[in-house]
Amino acid sequence: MKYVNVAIDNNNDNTDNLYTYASSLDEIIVGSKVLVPFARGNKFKTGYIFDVMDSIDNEIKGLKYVESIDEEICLSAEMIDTCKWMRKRYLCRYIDAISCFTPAGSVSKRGKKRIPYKDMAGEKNSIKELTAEQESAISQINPYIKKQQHEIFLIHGVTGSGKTEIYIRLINAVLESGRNAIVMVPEISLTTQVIERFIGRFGQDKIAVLHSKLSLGERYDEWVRIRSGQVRIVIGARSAVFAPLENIGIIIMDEEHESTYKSDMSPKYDTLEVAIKRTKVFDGLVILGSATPSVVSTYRAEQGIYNKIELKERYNKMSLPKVEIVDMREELKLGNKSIFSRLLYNEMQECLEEGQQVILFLNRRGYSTFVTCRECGYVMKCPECGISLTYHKAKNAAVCHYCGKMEPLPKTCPECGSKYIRHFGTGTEKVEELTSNIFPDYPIARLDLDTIKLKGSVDKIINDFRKGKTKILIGTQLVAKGLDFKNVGLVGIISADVILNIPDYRAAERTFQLITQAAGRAGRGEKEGKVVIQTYTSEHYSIEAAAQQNYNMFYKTEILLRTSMQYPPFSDIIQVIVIAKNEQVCIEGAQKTMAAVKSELSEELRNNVFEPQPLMLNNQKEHYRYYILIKCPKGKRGECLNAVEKVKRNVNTGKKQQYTISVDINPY
DNA sequence: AGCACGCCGACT
DNA sequence: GTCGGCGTGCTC
Repeated sequence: MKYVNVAIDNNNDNTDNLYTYASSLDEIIVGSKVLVPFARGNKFKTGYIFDVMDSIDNEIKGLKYVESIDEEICLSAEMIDTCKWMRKRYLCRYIDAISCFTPAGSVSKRGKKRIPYKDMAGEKNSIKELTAEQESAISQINPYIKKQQHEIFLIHGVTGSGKTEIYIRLINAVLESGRNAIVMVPEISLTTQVIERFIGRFGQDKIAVLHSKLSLGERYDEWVRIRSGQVRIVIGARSAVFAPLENIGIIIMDEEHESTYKSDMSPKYDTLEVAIKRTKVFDGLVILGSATPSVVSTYRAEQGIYNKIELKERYNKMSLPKVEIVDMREELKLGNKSIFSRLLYNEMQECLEEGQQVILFLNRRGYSTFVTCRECGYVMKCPECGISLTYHKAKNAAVCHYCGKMEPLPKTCPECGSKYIRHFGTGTEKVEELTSNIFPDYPIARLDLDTIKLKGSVDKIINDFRKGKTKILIGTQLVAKGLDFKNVGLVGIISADVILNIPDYRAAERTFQLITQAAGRAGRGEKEGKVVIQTYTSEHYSIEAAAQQNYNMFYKTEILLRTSMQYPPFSDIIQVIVIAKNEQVCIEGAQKTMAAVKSELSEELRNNVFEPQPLMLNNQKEHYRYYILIKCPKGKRGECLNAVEKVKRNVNTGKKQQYTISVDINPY
């Protein structure tokens, strides 16, 4: 006879406990998926075994027996351990963490195996000669693969420095040592190239692909292939970090700075944290690669928590593109009120006449309007939080999305007295329209969230552009992400300020990253590329540094600001979200929640809890949502998490509340 | 959440 | 005397 602790698959906070059952089934182990009788009706519920014990300390009233064990699905002790850790770290339920590790689909009824990318031939590129830098990077990491010692490496390599080839060599070494690998990319739909390259090198049968665009059936079959040990390499988006792989020797996160590595659905996990947690158990490596590493990662590398490797040369000694900044304030003074500066217009004309292609880049968040002066570039900012204020039409005021401070709209610019002060925002559609008016002879395509919703359209838009069918590509973030086009002569950034002024402490970081990444799209062929950045704040350090492609210059300024404002990496930000069907209930709930959190915190931390703010997102489905931010300084994360956990538990499991609470640690 | 239990009013 | 409507509280 054995005793087991079971997490029940019940979609409710009230039953988020481990329940003890007895079992005489021999095969029962930690990770087993079981059927157990539950609650008064003894209806069978699915559950997962978290502990197996030979005896229990004190008697349990009404102890029941495990009914049966599922033969298809069984997790490992390491995965269960990670689930326990996730529940504490992200304040999610056991079962939410479990669902990250388990496939939603089921066995195919036709008995057919559903393998994605089955028909992909694999890019048979010849094995390239390594540069000295690549060679050195590999020889620095290889000893740890041999020693099987947990370490984290940050590879900071300029665009085109050949990071993928390094990944391939490292994986090869890991496979030879008998261990397995996970490779993650931020946006799977744009990286079929990467998959092709890996299939070409390692062969179809060793590789599995995991991401949310697969059908449930495909995902299930891939899961089983991985769990059964047939697969050695898993490639995918962030969900691949939960691949049911044993003996993980390496987890690679390409473009580690990308926001897609942070989950925005429950559980709101951070892929990097999960990767570190899992590799620690296996004494494996985490490799972070980026041309523009996140400020947090660079800081950790400086602190010696990560090992840093720099790649400064581009492959084939391609030169970095020539970057020019256009100050749109000057354009306005000269009477040019259009969205194209004279320089950008001329460069486009020249580039297109030479038969080359143009990418125009702008941020999709046209709706988030900040208040700026077109004459001097002044932007309204919160004096407390240092982030841009957002214009609210209903209140006719500028509001801080962090602390809630409201400022009336000035009639004239407080800096220069100009009356050209107004709120801002241009969409991709408008740019497309204007571009086709000016360049009617050149085919244009648009790549943004609206156009990629149609399945398969991303590949079509990209392929048309690659083949040269379209000459001008207008897009959002998507176009900046690692796409490799040979014939792009010019990248134009319509307004760098739109990114800079989104109300987030990472705005400057994102501006630097996006400009640098977008610039990296230019001049990947033989000819030197050109980049034109349009801005109303040309003197801003993130724009200046991006124009010079100087990461250190940006980082040094940014890290000082982060220290003085106590933003990450010097703190963690906890977002407590209150959800209700009725707005008044939501506001009151948020007020009560704030008071409850404050009362759980020590005196010194109470000032770090900010007033409730409305969360305006389109996925609200007739629900109102308000959030409260808590800035918890280094070393105080535990205290803050405990306070929030207690409040959340009281609300979500208490008697019929009109509202519920959800928590996001370091949200985007 | 989901379900049994039980308190209480309504109706044969 | 009994049926059922819904509020309450527990689930190993």
